[in-house]
Amino acid sequence: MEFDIRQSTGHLMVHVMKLHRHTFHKLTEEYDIFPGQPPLLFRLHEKDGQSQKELAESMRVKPATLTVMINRMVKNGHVVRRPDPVDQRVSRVFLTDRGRSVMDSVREALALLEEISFRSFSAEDKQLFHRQLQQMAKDLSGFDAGRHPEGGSTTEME
Amino acid sequence: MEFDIRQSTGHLMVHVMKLHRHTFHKLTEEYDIFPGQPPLLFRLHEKDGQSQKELAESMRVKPATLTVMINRMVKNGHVVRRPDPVDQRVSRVFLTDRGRSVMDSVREALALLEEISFRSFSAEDKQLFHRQLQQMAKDLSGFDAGRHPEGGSTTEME
DNA sequence: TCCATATGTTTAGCCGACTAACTATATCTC
DNA sequence: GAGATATAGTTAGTCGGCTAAACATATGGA
Repeated sequence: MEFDIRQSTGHLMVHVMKLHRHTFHKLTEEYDIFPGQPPLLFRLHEKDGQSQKELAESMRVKPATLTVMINRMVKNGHVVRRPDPVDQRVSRVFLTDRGRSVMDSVREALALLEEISFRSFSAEDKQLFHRQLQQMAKDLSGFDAGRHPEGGSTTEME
Repeated sequence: MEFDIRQSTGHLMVHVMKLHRHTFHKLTEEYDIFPGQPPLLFRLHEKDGQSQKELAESMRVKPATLTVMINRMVKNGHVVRRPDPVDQRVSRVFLTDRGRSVMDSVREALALLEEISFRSFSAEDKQLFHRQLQQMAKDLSGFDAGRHPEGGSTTEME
């Protein structure tokens, strides 16, 4: 019996995440915020003025991705870039007033999205689901690490 | 107590799907196949010569997305486009020999990906997980439908 | 001091998804 | 039959992610 992609859970996950992203976009487009951006906003809210490298690492995104994203968010007035005074290579990112003011609405939108996604889950089921995802992340990055034996342990998974 | 995006399950899901996509890409790049393309390949394998509109619907993707994807797959020699003989508006898509020959490897890669993703799940847990995702898809599209009361029922979820 | 190397960011180009606007062909209706 | 409308596909432009290569600035060592 062959593996049927169309009935695989992986395929279903892709579909669900498309819906998830789409719903979030609908909930936040009025603030000129797009689905990849909240993680940046919230990290800056926690600690303003981080370097792009710090942000990229913490967001698990490549620096090149951040460069482009930040350009857009500067254009939309959510953040500003200021060069580090002592090391001219690094540029530090700061929330603007607009960025700060938009945060609450975005947080609410995310809370709503979470509520919708898990509204049919019991508390225990959601916890289990969360732990299962953590395990899946571990298994997926473990496999990847196995094929690139160089690098570090990659077992620490926040 | 504020909603903490960084600990939300939605956030974790996004991360897991990034790993999932990345792992799949690594497993198939040698065949010039990219993560969005297997659904097209498998649908054509099931029924060759479908129109782009049929494919777009079944893949739950917009026709514009397919146009571009098919262009690439034509370039890579996986499929060909042939105009429908009776309706000159529609173009039908067919697997090439290469497309057909690549399928088995891609199916194996997907089976492996599924194995890796769920290797820590018991059979029951995986079933539960699958059902929970279906429910989540229903809840997410239900919410979306609620904001666009026109459209159809959108409750049929294959 | 000067060159080599290391580090932080940017640029260019690719894939996947979307929307909006446009083209081309069919079909329907008067 | 001619014009209006509907349908299929394409094009252009956007966002998010990536890699590879370029650029800029620091820092090290000889």
